[in-house]
Amino acid sequence: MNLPPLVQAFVLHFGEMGSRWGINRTVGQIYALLYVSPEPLCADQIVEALGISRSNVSMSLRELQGWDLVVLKHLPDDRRDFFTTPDDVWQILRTLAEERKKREIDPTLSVLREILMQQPGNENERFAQQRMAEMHGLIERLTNWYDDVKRLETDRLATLLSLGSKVTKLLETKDKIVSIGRKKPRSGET
Amino acid sequence: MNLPPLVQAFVLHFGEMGSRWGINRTVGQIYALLYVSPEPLCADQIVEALGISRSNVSMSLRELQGWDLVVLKHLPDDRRDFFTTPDDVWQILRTLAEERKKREIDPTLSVLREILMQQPGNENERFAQQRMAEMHGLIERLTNWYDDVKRLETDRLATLLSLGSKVTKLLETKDKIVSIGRKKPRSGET
DNA sequence: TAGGAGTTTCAGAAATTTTTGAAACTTCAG
DNA sequence: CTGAAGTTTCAAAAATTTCTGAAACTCCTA
Repeated sequence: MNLPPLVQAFVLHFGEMGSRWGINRTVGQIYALLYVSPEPLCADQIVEALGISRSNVSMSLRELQGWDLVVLKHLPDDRRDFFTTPDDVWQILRTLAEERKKREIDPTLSVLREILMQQPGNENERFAQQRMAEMHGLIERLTNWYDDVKRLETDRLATLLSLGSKVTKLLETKDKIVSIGRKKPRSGET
Repeated sequence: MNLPPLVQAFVLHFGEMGSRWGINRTVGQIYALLYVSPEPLCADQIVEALGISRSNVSMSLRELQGWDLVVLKHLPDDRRDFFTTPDDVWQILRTLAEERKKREIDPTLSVLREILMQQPGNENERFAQQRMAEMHGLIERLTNWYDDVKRLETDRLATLLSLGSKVTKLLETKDKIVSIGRKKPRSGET
């Protein structure tokens, strides 16, 4: 591996974390390298920089493309593929969230739905189904929230993030204002 | 494996998903089994139910305890350990989020901070650092949001989830009201 | 359409992770 | 103190994942 020390530290870290993130070391390293490279890189430059086999680079790039984490560029009069990551980190975040949901959540949601359709055969199965229903309910709430929020433009999303828990206070304020507008409703109403 | 079919489907699914979630198959299966069991189970019951070795169960339970995903129970006059999962799915969600943050985010955040302290040696390093700063900024925003929101009581959190993107609209409404209030300070409220 | 530069595929090698059984350890009743 | 019941540890076997080099393929140029 032949990289500026600062970049190397970053690349190695992404390699190590790879396994915890459900991608493999090489994929992590390649992603990190592309992320911090000022120019798009072609496969051979990656081979050179990371000191891994050509075929490994090829497969890993394919994997990254599958995740939509990598963008293909072409230079004029050069038929090699060059790769970068998208510039906008918010866009990267969205992609990552979408892909992880697809791989890590959706299959479970659909298995749960399937199992919940079945008739329980005995008391234990009935209990198990009850638990699965709770899990299903929670996951559905979370994914509904996500599906809603992901449509926001970036600056709105940023606003929502900075607000954080203050949102609930805001909500109370609004309720108060609205209720004043409605002319003194009796307290203790829903 | 000797389980009611409905439970077995659930357990097998968690086993398969395990690798995508960064835990291993056995750990996933044991967790799933405990999650849907009406009573706490001891190690041997798990061996029996899943058909895996005693030692594997022992190590996997230890792992689950490390994640705080499992609760230890004792029956009177029985020195075996019995295990369950917490009842409240929201609590499970919190634990999961906390642990994943600790393992998947925090190390990266601290590596980024460290690298960002260093002096770039050349133009490429400067660029790389710039990119890392963007990543760092985004992750910090997200974790600040998380740290804030995780303190909410469950029903508030649920409210916040149902609101979703409507929050930003709410915010506009409030701004409008406030600005009207400022332009016509007649009604003199804060 | 032959040659060659570049890319992808794939079977097996290498590395890593998971699982096991046997041995060591712990705890407590007798 | 002894032994039995239960639990944990650990080295090695089994399974899985990752990586490689060689061969196959693609596409362009001449």
